[in-house]
Amino acid sequence: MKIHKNLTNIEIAKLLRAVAASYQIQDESKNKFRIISYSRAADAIEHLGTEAKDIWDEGNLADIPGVGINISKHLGEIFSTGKSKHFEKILRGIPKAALVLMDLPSVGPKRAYRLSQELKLSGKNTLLVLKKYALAGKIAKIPGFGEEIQADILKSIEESKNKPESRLILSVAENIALKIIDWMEKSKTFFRIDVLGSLRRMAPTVGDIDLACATNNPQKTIERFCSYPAKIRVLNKGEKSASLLLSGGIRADLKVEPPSSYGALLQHFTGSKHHNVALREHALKKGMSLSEHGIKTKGKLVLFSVEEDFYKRLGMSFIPPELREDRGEIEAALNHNLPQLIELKDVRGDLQIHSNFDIETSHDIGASSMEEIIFKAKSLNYEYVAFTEHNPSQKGHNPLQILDIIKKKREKVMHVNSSENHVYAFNSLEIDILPDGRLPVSEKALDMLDFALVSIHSSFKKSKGEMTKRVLNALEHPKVKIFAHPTARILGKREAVELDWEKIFEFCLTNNKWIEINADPHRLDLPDFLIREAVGYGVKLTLGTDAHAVDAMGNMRYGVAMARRGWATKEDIVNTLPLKDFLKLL
DNA sequence: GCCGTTTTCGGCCCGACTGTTTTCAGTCG
Repeated sequence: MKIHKNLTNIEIAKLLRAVAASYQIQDESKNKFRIISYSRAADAIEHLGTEAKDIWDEGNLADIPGVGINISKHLGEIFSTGKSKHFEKILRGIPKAALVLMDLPSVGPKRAYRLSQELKLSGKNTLLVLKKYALAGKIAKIPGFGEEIQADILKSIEESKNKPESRLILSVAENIALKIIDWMEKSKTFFRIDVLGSLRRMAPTVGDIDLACATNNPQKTIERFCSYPAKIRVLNKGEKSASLLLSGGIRADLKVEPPSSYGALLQHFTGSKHHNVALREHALKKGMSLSEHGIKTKGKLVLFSVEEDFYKRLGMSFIPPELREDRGEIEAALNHNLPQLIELKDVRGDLQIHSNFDIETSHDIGASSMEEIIFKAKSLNYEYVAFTEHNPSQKGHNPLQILDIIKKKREKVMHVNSSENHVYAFNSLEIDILPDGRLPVSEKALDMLDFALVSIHSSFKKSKGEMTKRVLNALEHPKVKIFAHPTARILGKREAVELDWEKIFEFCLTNNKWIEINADPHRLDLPDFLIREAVGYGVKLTLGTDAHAVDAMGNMRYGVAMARRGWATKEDIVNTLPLKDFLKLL
């Protein structure tokens, strides 16, 4: 474990978990709650959204729920000196090899420690050495271990090689879940099946696939699940749940409950874990104990067939799954002042679509014609769409040629609008923000547009200050209305650019600029925590699919889900406005 | 170690599954 000045949130979480593990190895009974605190602090920092170092730069780490005086002091020491005397001392209690072993499924702090001690693992090539010992039958001989655990560890080492390096993006995970549901539904062993966990919460990325069934025949239902043909193997199988390993190291979990208590299971297995822990702590103070089976009061279990009733019994409004992240939703539900979240049916237009009009761009052009897009928009009950092809490339075109292409596009859009249809087309453009903040199109070309989007497609690594100046400069022109896919992140591939969001939000608010929620499942950008900040500032947002073909226009629901995760209402999103109000605002 | 519409002291979410035991520890979500 290397400690240095610029630890990322992931690294900090790992460090804190190592400290927790070290305490657990030393004397679990003495440190029981300290261990819990450290792993909670690890969770809290891992799920932060903002880098902990930035929070430390600008204020107090102890403001993070789960991080108190002590942990913030130690982390502060790391950020300023690159070291922590206290953590280093604690970590001496845990062998290097044990930290590696803990990443294996079914190996936690205790087993990792025992293995590294009994087998005298040096910390070099740990997994390779462990595999040799396993094959030689040495692990089974350690007291408390046995043949089965040894075999399990061998399997885990093998499977750790094809573990996915990052989490699945939401749309991919949905497809995997749908295939399992298809398989399940061909049997008649249950009343209902649901996708739960982070999939139901519509998290941008998903760790594993969680499913639940309401059934009076749990055994048959679990049998059916475990015989899923595309599985690699069954990880575990009991009376109420089972887990499968799928290809690519993906895990699928199923839980079952009779219909009479299914509402409690829906609540439990939707999570998040942090939401549930907070909910249970709250309930405990009211003398209630919560589980997937129901609510226990004075030892008596009350069942819930419907999830809404579960929250009602706790004196709360129903909390939409997208909000269940322990970010203040429980307090709001108790006070009955949760926001009225935007819904898909509220969306009246798509503000980023790329048609196949040949705009001679250096980026990609769309696959569908403007006519096809209008037809699709009609089927989605939209009143308007914006054609936002990328700007013509600067290479190979002089400004006059660019102007000419844009003129031709305007004529094409006017032609589309002249035909009998009920969807209005805006003539727009997605314009690159050049590294210095200028735009690669002339004033005259901008004047020809109804409005423009600007976005970053190059020079992603600039400093926060430079990047902020660059973006504000690009937003300056009156025809520029929307800052599109603003962090430029690609999930699992490219990190968000660094921006001073306070400055961006303030500029947008005072100059009537809007920030896009890009609904492409690879982007989902603006991220949910920034949506919530923007909403807090009163900044207006837009929804756009960034579709390059008509099929992708259906991705709007992902954008809406992100807006909901950011606590956004209909009023926060400009393209929920009817056409005439949108025009007025424009 | 953290935290506070019963507390600044005294609590701290809850259950399933597995294997190695012979009543429970370890791990996981």
